[in-house]
Amino acid sequence: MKVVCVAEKNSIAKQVATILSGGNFHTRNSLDKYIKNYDFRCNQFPFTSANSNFYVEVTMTSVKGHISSLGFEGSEDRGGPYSWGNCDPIELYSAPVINSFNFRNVIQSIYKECRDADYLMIWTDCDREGEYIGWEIYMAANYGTNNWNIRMNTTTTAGQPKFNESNTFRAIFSHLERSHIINATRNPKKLDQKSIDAVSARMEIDLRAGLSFTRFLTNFFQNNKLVDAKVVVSYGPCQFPTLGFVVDRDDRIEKFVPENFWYLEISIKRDNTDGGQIKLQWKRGHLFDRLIVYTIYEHCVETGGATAKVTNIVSKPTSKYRPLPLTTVELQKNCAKFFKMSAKRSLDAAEYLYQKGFLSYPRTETDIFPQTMDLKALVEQQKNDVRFRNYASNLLSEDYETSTGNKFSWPRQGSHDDKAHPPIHPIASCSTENLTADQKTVYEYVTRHFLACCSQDAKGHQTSIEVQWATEFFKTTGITVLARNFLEIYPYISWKSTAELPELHMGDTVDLLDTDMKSGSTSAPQPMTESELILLMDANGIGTDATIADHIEKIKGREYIRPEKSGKQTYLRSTKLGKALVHGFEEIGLEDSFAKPFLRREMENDLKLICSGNKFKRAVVQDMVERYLNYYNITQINKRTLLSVFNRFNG
DNA sequence: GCAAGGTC
Repeated sequence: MKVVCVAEKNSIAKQVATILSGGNFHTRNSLDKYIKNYDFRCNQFPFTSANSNFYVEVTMTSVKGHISSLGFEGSEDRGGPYSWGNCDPIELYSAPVINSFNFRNVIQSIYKECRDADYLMIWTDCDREGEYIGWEIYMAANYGTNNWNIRMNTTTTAGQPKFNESNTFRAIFSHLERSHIINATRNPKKLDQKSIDAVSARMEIDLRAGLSFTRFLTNFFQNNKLVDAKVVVSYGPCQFPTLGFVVDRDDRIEKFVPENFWYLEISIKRDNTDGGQIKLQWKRGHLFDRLIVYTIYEHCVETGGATAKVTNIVSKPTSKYRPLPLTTVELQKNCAKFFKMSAKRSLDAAEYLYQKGFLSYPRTETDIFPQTMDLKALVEQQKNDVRFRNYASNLLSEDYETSTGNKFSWPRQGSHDDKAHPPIHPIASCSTENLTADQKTVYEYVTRHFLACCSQDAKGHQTSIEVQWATEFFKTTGITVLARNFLEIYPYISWKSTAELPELHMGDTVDLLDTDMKSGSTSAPQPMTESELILLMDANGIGTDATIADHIEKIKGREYIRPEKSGKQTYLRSTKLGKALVHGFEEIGLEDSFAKPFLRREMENDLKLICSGNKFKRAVVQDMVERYLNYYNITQINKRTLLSVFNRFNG
């Protein structure tokens, strides 16, 4: 009896094969150089009678991501009826779409391995895209490349497919810990058609909307000589909201008018010995009316004199929390913030380190470590690295006499679990010799982040004092850091003791060394940093952990935005073209759909409803395509507006 | 020459 298992990528296939074979497998090449076949025997599959010691022949192999793509019928060979230039873009809203396989070698390999198999088991990542890739594998196993183009869900091949409901299974796993993988092997489930539908809905909507608007915008801008002949002016349902965030920030900077404000400030003696003083902040913050602040100030001076009364003292322990387990988005945000590294650079470096086996899979949304993972063993690994040796030893030390008290502590749990990958962590300690500067930086950051996750929170003590001067209240807070703990290995953030506060009691009268009415003015927002942009995209559901960096690079490449250095900081600024596009669509009334994240978020929401069985794919696709068609018609009617807005920004 | 999503 033979089982063929197919994972989403070679690294997973290899690791699962290692676990299920106990390391005893034979490696064969496939037709693709990145994909291997791993042959072994295993007695964990439940495809037999009650005999639990029944061994089956297993070939574990993989694909490398998606193996098919959606396109318009007849356009895979150039010159098809729906290729660029051969039809009015509006036809793309009704043109038949077709799912065609690419990666011929990968598909033939799967088909070949499956020829003599009795069972097919899908081991793709347990997320939406993984489910769809599972379906692609199922199609490849049944049809190979014989049926090169397959209309969605309708196959023309006669007869029963070799693999069907009864002999096709899906392994459910979220990480690669041994007992978890064995459990997944013993309890196979079925592919989830709802997730497959959700992905195919996303594909069709993005294809129709993206290609129709891109062709229209490019032709229109080129024909009117707004851009050079070879420049593509693309529209994408992720590109535009991303651009919208940057343009919005630049607009707010441009429109900003500083406003003056006034506030009160008082200071008291730090203690009885030296002359140091502590400033207390007005509880009203600041007010924008000078006369009112002046009146209050006068009143306080007259009735309060030079003394105030202590109205509240709160003294309590406080902590600075260690970071949450590391996700892709957090990695990109922090590398941008701490090291001024673009999202693409940090992900590329992490990708390389993953390929080399130094880091875990770098594309994950999960910020919870599975309880079954042996994190202490991973900390132990870092004793091999001079940079982390002492810290790791201390963390694991059982000897309270010599240790610092910063003991290993199971990481905090976030609230995200993509059910596919654990948080990013170091797998092996790595010598830095053959790494680029970026790779070194990213490895060190991930390791420090991981060790910080496994440490104790920093501990401190916080005292707040509130005093009343006539009618007004003022306060200040002081912090004493008692134990730095995780901060020792995580130098990227600081937490310092503030000046010590005087020892006071409720009801005490204190002398005011100084009272003052001060003024200031509000300042303009800073331009967008890449770190902020990633945060906004993530929070608004624009793109995924794996594609956020791509979208930013894409709109840089289209010259909608451009990086601009200012001192140490690099900002992302919108170009004239970028502003013209956002404001053009704004002026024809499509701002919310095109330059804001709402439409994408709505679609993401619909996809979730498909996954939960509360909406049908057909209804979602129909609805969204109709809406885009409507936007397309509105744009056609108002295209002169796009032109005049462009000229306004480039005049 | 076009989208977004996987992965190399």
